[in-house]
Amino acid sequence: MAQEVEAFPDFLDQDSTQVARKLLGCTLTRTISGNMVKVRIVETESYEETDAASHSFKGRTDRTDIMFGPSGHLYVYFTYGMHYCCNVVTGPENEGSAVLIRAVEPLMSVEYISQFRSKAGYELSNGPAKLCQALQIDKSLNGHDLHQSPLVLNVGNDVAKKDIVTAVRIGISRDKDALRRFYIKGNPYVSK
DNA sequence: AGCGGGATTTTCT
DNA sequence: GAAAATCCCGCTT
Repeated sequence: MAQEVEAFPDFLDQDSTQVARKLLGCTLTRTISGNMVKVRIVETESYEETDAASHSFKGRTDRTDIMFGPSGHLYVYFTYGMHYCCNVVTGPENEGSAVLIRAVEPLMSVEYISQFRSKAGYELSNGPAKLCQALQIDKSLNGHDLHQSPLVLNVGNDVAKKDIVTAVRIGISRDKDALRRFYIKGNPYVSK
């Protein structure tokens, strides 16, 4: 059976900070062993080539190659010796920009994904490495096209401006003051 | 609920 | 050889 693919609007090719804001409220559909899981993006951060905190700041390397590729693909990196985190690649090709997905709110199959984490409730997916565990995202999905199964980005559900909080990013040492973190106000799944 | 420290390995200097 | 876009546990309030 053919996979239904919903086209992305052009906004993924815009400035990553703009995209980070717009990705709030969008959903991800993840298929794991035939089980469908759906989550809503509630927290993001933008990174780009001119940004000292970005992996792409030092140029294109084996690790950051996907960041410089076409938008709409997934950039997965491994960090702290044990965790995976994932980004939606943005901007035109050959530009190293992406949006880190920091937190998601499960919309269905909550029981199913809790088997992949030793936590429940908001601790299921309130952090970039936590949501990768919950959605079983690892290096094998690095470079994956988000138009296709087993991980599809569905665009829509604009969040009202008044419900979007702008803040500084978490866990970085350079460019600490840049306002590149966005989250949905009051959402319990936003990271701490 | 809020803290302080340890885990563990890829990546770049 | 050091740092890293983090998380978990155990201890204190």
